[in-house]
Amino acid sequence: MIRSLRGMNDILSEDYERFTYFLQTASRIAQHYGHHYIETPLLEETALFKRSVGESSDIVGKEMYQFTDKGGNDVCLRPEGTAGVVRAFIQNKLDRKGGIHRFFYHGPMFRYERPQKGRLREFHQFGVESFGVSSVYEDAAMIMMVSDILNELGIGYRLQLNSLGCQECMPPYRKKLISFLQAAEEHICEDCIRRKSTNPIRVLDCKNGSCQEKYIDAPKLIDHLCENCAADFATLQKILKDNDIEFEIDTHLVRGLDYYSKTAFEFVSDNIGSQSAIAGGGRYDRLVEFLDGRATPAVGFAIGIERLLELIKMPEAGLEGYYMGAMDKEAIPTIIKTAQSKRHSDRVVVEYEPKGLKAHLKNADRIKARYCVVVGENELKENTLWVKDLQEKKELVIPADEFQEI
RNA sequence: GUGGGUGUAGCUCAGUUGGUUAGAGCACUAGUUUGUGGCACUGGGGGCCGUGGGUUCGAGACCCAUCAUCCACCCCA
Repeated sequence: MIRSLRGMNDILSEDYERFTYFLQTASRIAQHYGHHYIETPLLEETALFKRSVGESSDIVGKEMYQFTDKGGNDVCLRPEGTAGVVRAFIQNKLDRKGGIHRFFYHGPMFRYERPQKGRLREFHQFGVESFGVSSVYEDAAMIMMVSDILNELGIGYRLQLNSLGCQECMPPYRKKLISFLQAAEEHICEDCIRRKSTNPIRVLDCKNGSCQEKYIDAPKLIDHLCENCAADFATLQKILKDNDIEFEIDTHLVRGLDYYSKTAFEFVSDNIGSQSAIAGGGRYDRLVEFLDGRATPAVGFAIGIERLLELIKMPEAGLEGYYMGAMDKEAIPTIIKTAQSKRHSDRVVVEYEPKGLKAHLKNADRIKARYCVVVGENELKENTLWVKDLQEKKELVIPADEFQEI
């Protein structure tokens, strides 16, 4: 038997219902915030991700589905959505056009990781990006949008917030932290020593208890923000409070992608296993420049759809449409024809084998049909249809040519 | 990449210290009932016991390998 590749799942039946319900809800809300749909290719030049996500990240370092295509191009399946949208933004010269451009997207992402609960090799994200707005109000709008989406779906969460500083305050802080780590080098774990050169801020996040003890006195980024970053961070907190969004400051929150600056946030759930991040995002004011566009402030987020799936509270599904069946072989052509025209307006499922009334009613229940329509000996003779409303538990016999009207 | 758990029917799982023809519940199907659903009862179909090798008179069970899957670390959505 041929199976799907490790970490790549089919989405069907009940999961698919949830999946599309999520997309409908999230898309509608993003549109209410003024965003427009954008679709970018699944396959992009590898350099795009190296330059945006960053060579020091795990994603680029070891998780990309990278290969050489038949034309000799170094390409890979997208591991995240932002890079492609930024590329499209620049390629379509929207950076030169100026103004504000707001997008949302959804689709599969690919990372070559060891699968576990809430972590797949092919997974789906819903993402939102905003270009041309430097105001921290836009950062707040992103967070409120995620909050709206999760609330609408009945999903509980905790919001974690941090500021990563900008090109003015981050580099000096980084230096300070590195020298602190150098001094403590003998007392920290191997992972932290590695992180010191790749992504030093990550060490603050180390799970190792003895490392954590050492880091109590480590310099904190939040104390080293420049005037502008500190003011924006304070404003952001005020906006969220004014709008009844609860949050916690997490000074250890470091997004794993290199392009973030200033606002960083993560929505987490305590009910889905160790992969608890359900949405994450932040500001990336420098990324458009890094990818050869004209400097444009930007902010965005992404939601991991699979991680949400089991948390979504679905609206109760009612009975819908028609089930049609015959009790005699001779009546089959009649129901086929009746069903065919009814399908222009409703869902109709037809049983092709003649069966007893009881079996038909059972089938109708199974597919959650509102009406069960059966043609038997009597109906065939009198050119009528027997119709039972499974919800109201009422039945009636009507002339076949009046069926379209009910 | 590292560590641990699990692979028996469509699904959830039993299967004793190795011993005849591998079981249950749910689901499916037919009947009880030749025109009244969700219930009940009775019958029926379904299994290379993940795969390959080994030990043994004998392996679903023990050993080795391999594959798959799940969970955790790392990291992220």
